[in-house]
Amino acid sequence: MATTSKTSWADDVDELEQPRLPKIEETVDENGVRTTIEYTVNDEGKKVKVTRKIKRVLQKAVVEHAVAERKTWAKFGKEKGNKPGPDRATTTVGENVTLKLTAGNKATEPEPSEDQNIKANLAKAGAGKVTCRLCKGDHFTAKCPYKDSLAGLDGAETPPIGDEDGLGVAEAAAPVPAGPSTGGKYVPPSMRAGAGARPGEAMGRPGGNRDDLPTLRVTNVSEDTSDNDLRELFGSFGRVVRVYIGRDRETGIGKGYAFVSFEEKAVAEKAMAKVHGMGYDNLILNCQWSQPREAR
DNA sequence: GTTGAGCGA
Repeated sequence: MATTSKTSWADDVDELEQPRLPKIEETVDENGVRTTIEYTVNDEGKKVKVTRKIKRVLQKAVVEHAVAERKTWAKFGKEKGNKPGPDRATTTVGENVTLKLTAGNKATEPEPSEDQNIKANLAKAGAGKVTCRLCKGDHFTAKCPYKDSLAGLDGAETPPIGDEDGLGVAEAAAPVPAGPSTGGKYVPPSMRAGAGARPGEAMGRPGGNRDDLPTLRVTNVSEDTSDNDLRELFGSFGRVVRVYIGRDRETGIGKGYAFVSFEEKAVAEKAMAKVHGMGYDNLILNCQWSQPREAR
């Protein structure tokens, strides 16, 4: 339905655009107060006059030379002949956005979002630090130097399952106390507190972890040597507790070294003497005592 | 060339 006499949509544009263009007068007085008076037409078609006074706080201007120099350039195009600086009627001055290049993005996170703040506050107690659950030192529990002596002293007592009837477990518990709970998990008797010895010792084996075992570092191992090969080789001297072959994590190819842990130091010593310098898979094996990983 | 993986608050 044609209701207008317009011949071109461009007329519409003219009529719409014309009144919208705000007229702005701008003055700056001797105190540095900038006054802008803006005339616009609002939605109801009424003329509106908006006066803004902006007081600039004077500060020692630190301006880059190149920037200062640019200000004096003659304007061109529609701004030709205008005074220096941006004309607020035509130009919006936004905030400076600076791009910072840093190595990694963790150290200079700009401003934590709100929920990050909440999380940070929740974590305040620990303040991002690690506290040993056994000795309260600032290392992980697993690395606690006292973990052998303190392990099992933590936590609340939990009655054993099936003790609701008051019979059974509690009665039989006299000789071997249930000991501190480990969170409902089964704990073999040898591992329970009060068992007297540490797990390995109960079996007549020294030490609880690999760093207590007499361990040889074997280097110049060919890359297709398997831990079974080494078990066979070293097993002839005595019990081999553990064999580890250093491999590339991605490819799984041997990196040429291995660790062999024995039960007895004397056996390890003998094995070292025999194997060191021994030819194996076209290479000559090299055997030395291994330093515990942490000691290095 | 050659001294171990992984778990975690």
